[in-house]
Amino acid sequence: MKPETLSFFDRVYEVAKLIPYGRVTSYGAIAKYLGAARSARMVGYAMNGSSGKDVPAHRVVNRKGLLTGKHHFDGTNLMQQLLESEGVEVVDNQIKNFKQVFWDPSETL
DNA sequence: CACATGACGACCC
DNA sequence: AGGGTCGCCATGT
Repeated sequence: MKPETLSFFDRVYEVAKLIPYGRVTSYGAIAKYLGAARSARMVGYAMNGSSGKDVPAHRVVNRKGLLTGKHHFDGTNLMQQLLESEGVEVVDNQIKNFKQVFWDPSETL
């Protein structure tokens, strides 16, 4: 493991950590915030390495508010459990009122 | 060392 | 308006 691996990857972690409680954001939003709107894929991939970090990956969903990454968690509906635990309504792996709970990093500016 | 895959999103036809 | 393809960068095989 080379900590020298400075890149979007690490940036994603920092942004993800900034996600407030009871809120969610999308991979593309983070990528765009970093200046790489087309690197949404990297954001999701970065979450893969989020294990062991303080990155609340469960608060990061795709543009549709769909829990696409739930498959990567330990349990099948662990991700949904965490979100609901924070007050986020999730139906059929999709966040309800996504627009309301959606948090944009640009908003923090 | 080179090729294939991956938690998405935008652009092109 | 709908469907298909490319991009992005790092990791794994």
